[in-house]
Amino acid sequence: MQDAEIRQLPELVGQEVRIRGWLFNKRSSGKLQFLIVRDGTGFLQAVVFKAEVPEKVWADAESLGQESSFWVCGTVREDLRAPGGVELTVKELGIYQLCQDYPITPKEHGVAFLMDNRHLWLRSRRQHAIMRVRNELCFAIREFFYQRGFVLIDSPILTPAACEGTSTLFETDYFGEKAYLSQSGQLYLEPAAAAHGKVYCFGPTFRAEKSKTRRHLMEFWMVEPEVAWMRFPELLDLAEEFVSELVARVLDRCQEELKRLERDTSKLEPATKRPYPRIDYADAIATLQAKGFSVQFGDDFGGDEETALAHESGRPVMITRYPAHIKAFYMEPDPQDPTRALAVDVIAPEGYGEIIGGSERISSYELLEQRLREHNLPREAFQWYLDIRRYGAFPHSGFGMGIERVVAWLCGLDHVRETIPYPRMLYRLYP
RNA sequence: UCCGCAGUAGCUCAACGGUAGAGCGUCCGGCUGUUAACCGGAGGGUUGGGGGUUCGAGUCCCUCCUGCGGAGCCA
Repeated sequence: MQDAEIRQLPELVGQEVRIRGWLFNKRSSGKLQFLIVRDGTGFLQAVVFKAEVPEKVWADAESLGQESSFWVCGTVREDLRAPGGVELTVKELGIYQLCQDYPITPKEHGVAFLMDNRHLWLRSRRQHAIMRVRNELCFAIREFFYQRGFVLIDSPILTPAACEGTSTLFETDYFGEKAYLSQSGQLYLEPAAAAHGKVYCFGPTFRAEKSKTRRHLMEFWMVEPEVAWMRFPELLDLAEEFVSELVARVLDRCQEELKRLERDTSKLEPATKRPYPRIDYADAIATLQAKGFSVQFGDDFGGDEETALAHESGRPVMITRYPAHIKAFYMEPDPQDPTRALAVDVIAPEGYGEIIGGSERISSYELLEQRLREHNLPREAFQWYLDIRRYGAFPHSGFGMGIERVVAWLCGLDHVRETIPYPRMLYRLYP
């Protein structure tokens, strides 16, 4: 008797196996019980014939409530009537634990209830599929960078000061000193770029903004490459290549999951093709004004504006050269027009919003020092950051991509809260 | 933080100001191929908390709490 995972069963037809898992659902028909078992790798219909098993096996099968844990032994058979095309004829059955009051039933539930039961909700088919897509995306990201010679540099989560000074930070006590949860690894990555050339970080980041929308979490994962000697045009190419490869990879390897999520994959196909439309900020403003938006040159875009800009092509859109004053202090000014920054936002189609923000970084010591003053940032706290412009200054660029928004886009979800196992949201820290 | 909507059985929802109900889940029974199986029965409620109007409040008013949707900010 061999142990098997459900996903392996199509290759094990005719053999006897043991499957361990949880009861997803059960249907019975007098002298016949259909146990739908899930083990994390798939779903299996296990069939118990009353006439062919000992009385105890039949009674044990009858006693199983939803999500009871148990094992079954039996023969794998091909059967077109079974979901998945393969089923198990049960010979033996053993119970690990019975339960009768699993809260998430096969009918509809509200968002609040499901979020309260997030630890159990993860077992459902839909959430299972989403986590698989996230897993594939994260692996693809690491492979993308590894193959191109980038070095993973983990940035710290506890930091002494604001990275960008603008967003609200989570504050904590650090042995009597104030410390903050990191909202970006970028500043720590720039020194590493001087050490390794091409680097990236990938980890959780924290924003204490009281935002309550479908695109925001308090804790989210960000991947941030930083590249020495890279100038703005090459940065745009990198971002474009990055996104298009990731989309193609997920489309290729997560067909089953995307089908389960009822994602219309034809809407993702255009994003696998390069180039992406590149729109100068000034042109974006003009486009929006023509559409009736009341934006002025110098304004940042809201969610509706972003959606309107990305709607056209079905591909992500790259908005470039934002006014410097609405962007972060470390962004390199455009040599053509110093009031503009060499910054780019990549906006996903279908209303999923900004997935990437990036820029060329200021490489001049004097200019960076001036920017720190203009933004009222404490010079002492940034001395180490200034050092990068003091000992071998170099042009460099990078961007950050929020994983959850990308997963939401790929899966076609209407809220990022389903893209991370345990979302941290305004007023929700449990479970 | 602001604007809007909603809290009724474990869950999803009904109920004109007039006897609180259904489906699912649970429990009991029936059915030899079910596909969110089906059929019969049982149990399950301080209608979010507090106050008010009324002969009478789940329903109307005030207030607080909780959740959802959106805005701002951002990835």
